[in-house]
Amino acid sequence: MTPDRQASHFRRARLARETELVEDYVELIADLIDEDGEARAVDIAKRLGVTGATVNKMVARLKHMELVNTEPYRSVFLTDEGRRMAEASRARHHIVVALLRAVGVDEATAWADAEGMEHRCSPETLAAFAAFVKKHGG
Amino acid sequence: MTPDRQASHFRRARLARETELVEDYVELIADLIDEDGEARAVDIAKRLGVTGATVNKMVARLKHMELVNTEPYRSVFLTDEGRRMAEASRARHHIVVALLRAVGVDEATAWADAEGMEHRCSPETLAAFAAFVKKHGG
DNA sequence: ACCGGAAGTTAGCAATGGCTAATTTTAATA
DNA sequence: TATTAAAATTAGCCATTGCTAACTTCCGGT
Repeated sequence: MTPDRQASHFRRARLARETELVEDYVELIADLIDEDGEARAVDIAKRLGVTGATVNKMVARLKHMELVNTEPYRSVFLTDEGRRMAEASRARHHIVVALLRAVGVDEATAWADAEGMEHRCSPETLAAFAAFVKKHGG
Repeated sequence: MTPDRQASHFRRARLARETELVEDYVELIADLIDEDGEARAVDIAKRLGVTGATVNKMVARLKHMELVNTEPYRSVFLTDEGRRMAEASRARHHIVVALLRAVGVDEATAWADAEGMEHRCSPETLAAFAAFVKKHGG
């Protein structure tokens, strides 16, 4: 492997680390909206295991990225763009879980590990996962 | 999924993000030593796509963690502990590549994606991967 | 042996993403 | 309605991991 090619992998990994948190927040906000009708900062904080202050700062960033809408002291809602990202993230999550189940990983572990892996699979790998699951009864 | 259980997943993901870089450095240093007999900062920098200053700072941290030995203006070498980490990391890397190949991912994509995924697989998932690859001709 | 470029080091800055503590706003209940 | 507990906000701190710029050290070719 040439240094350049390897360097590009690591650059991609660094980018993935940066976008990963954003995707986690957006996906979680979508979950909360679907479950509760709204995503309150305190619930986001509970599920992510961080403080409310951290959530507040991150939500401000998501708003700046036009992924969410919020008013002071009010819940967080997704923009169309945010909803698209959440759904894409969710779809990836499900494919990874299905693949893990198909190769013999138990349910609980599959859900736990998919959380981290979903952000690191290229579209090519996800396509291969989907094809494999389809063929080998997912 | 309870908030607590989900929060623990995210906490684990945060920890993984922190140790990931360390493992990448250690594995890369092992590769360079095997290829060239030594790991020079400039080569580490080239392969990771970062500056020499960044490498220097990180190597100081690895030294503090007793994963590497280095003298000023000299190459970087692994301690026994560092060598163990490199080998564990490499083994995980290979299992993930083999699994990806086994479910139909092409060679180049498998290597690229395994780079990120290897840090997010639990021992259970890696064991399942190994078993699957063994059974279905890896 | 020297000298110039390559490599390593150091200092200082910025963005990210955690935290605590203090404050303000909301909303529920007495 | 008045009070109070819960939630949200803000300010300020710290560590991480990147960067550039300036400096020092090393080493290979003349």
